[in-house]
Amino acid sequence: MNISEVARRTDLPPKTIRYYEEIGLIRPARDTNGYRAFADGDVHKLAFLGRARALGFSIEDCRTLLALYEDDARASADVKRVAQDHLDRIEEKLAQLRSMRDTLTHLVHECAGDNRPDCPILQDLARD
Amino acid sequence: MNISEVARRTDLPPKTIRYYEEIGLIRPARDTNGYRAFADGDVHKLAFLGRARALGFSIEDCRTLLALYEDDARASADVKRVAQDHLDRIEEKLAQLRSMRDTLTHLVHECAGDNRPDCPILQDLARD
DNA sequence: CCTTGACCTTCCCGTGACTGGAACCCCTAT
DNA sequence: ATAGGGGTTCCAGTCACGGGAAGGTCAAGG
Repeated sequence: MNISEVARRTDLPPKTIRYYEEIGLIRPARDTNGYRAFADGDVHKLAFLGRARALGFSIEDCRTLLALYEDDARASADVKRVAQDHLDRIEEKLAQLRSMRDTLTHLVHECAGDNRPDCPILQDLARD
Repeated sequence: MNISEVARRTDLPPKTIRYYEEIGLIRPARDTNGYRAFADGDVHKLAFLGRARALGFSIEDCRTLLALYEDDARASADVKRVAQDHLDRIEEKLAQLRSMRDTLTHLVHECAGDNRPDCPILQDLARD
């Protein structure tokens, strides 16, 4: 299976697939002509990676999760810890973004948005 | 005023202040010895930038906002549009993160987190 | 006068996770 | 023979800095 077919099946760009090989997440075989020859297992791994990335896991987290996935002797506690840590970081990010949003919503609401120069947004940014 | 004093006052790292000069956000004068000599106006601008960055505005947004701030003939509508666009992107990001969080919360809750290998998190990532 | 240590300077590399583009090879059909 | 649509590698750029090296400057103490 060539890369564009795998890209279609996994909904990952070919560039991303090459990148994942470059950093050692997958190791597709090669045809005699140098083309990557993907097996079903490669496609499966890529789909796994795509879903993990869609959940916001970092590449290093993905590497860990993939290793756990392939380790029959894993403890689910190890998987759970990775997910929980990630979840904690997401909660932090959410709190940060909510705070930004609240401030911005307030400021945008206060601003007349007309052709006069007076602007509470700039006033806030320039406050002493 | 030297850079470390400005860093203390604006709560920005010296590296960041140098970077902001490099990309043309500020233009501090120079002493004969080559040291940056910051005026109050520079400090004010840096504080402005620090607050804009804390609200999540990109550097390019900051550049625009600073230009508007210094333009007496600005229209508040221009400021408002920058802020509203940024707010829209934050709302998108929030929705995305909430979605990740909801999925992850569910999965983490389902996972026993013990020393057995069975794990609904991995099952979900590996689903066909 | 010399040294010490805390400043300051520039320059270059690394980050994360790709994306774009150039230059080139391969395969099939006409 | 050529055209096109694959594929390949490699290099540069993204964003907003941070780390660290190599070296100049300044004030205080011996």
